Amino acid sequence: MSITWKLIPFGPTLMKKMYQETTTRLLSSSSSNHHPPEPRVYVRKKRVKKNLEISAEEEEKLQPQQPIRHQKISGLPDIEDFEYKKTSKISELHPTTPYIPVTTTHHRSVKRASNFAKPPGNWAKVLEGIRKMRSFEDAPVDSMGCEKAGSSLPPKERRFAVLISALLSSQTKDHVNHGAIQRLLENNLLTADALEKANEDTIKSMIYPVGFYTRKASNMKKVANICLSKYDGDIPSTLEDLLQLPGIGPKMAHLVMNVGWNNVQGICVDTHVHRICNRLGWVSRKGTNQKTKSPEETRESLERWLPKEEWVPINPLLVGFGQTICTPLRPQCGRCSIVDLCPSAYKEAASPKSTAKKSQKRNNLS
DNA sequence: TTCCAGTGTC
DNA sequence: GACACCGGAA
Repeated sequence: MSITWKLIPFGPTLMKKMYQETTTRLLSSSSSNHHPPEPRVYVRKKRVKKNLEISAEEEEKLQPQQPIRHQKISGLPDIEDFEYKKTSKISELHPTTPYIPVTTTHHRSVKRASNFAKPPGNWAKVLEGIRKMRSFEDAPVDSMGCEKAGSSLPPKERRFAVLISALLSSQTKDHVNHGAIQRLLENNLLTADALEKANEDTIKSMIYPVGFYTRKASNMKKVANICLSKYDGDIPSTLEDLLQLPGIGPKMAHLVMNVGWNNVQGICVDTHVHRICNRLGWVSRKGTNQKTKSPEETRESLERWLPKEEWVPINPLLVGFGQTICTPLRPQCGRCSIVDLCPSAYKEAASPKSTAKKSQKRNNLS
């Protein structure tokens, strides 16, 4: 079988495209337990408006295609006091996104479900500021690209390739992964069948020098085995099942759900998203004002308020920002255009705690 | 020498 | 929460 693999550079242009695709996808889907209320409010609003402009007869005809209209979704209360006349403004801050629920009208007219949190003030302004900074400067995430499998692959093979790519790319520089994936592909080792049969040392040599290649080679074989025996060579289609695979944690599981199945189940939170959201004061431990302790906690906190159309693009946006300006050590607040909106601006310690701790440990040992 | 970065294990 | 896993860049 001849398959081609292509890595797509992930830059501002692709990000724009992803915005549009994600938005289209979200508007056309109505299933998820994690929707913050805003996008759905817009859907209802749009339908109401549309229906007013057409005749009753036409509306009757449209009924079967309008499943969202009277649907109560995932605990969002029915909107009794909803006023469609106060039409939502299309945000000037988001030229690439058809709708962003930033107007106060939404908040006043909608009863919020208790498990949704109030968005932090200025979040849209902050995101737009970061987006602007990102458009001026390339970050490693832009040129290296995340694992976007070639569109010419059949769906099942493509999904498996996405899974393996995710497995390899965690904890590693992306250009290294690129090489590893290419070698696997050239040797026809990018299917569950081939991987399961392949020698572990062969796999090891193919993926070297990807980070933690020994463990990953062993995980790849295990994953291939599970995919073959339980999923007929395909990959698991739910978050829970993906998490059962060795070497697949929350971050990669969300990524695979999104890229592999085109199904946004949650925000892909890595160390950059985790760090920056905490610096911005966007997330907190449930019921407190304390910072979140883990990326998982950050994901849950963020999902309580961030509109779903931002769930996908926020990762490349913040990763790039975190690689260039809002770095873990010595963040470059002097170069940041949103310092006025950032509660942590210029507040990070000059010498990181971890280093101090390690030095102390070394001194104690010697 | 330190740091990167997500997962797994204790 | 601490630490191991990896090679390589800074």
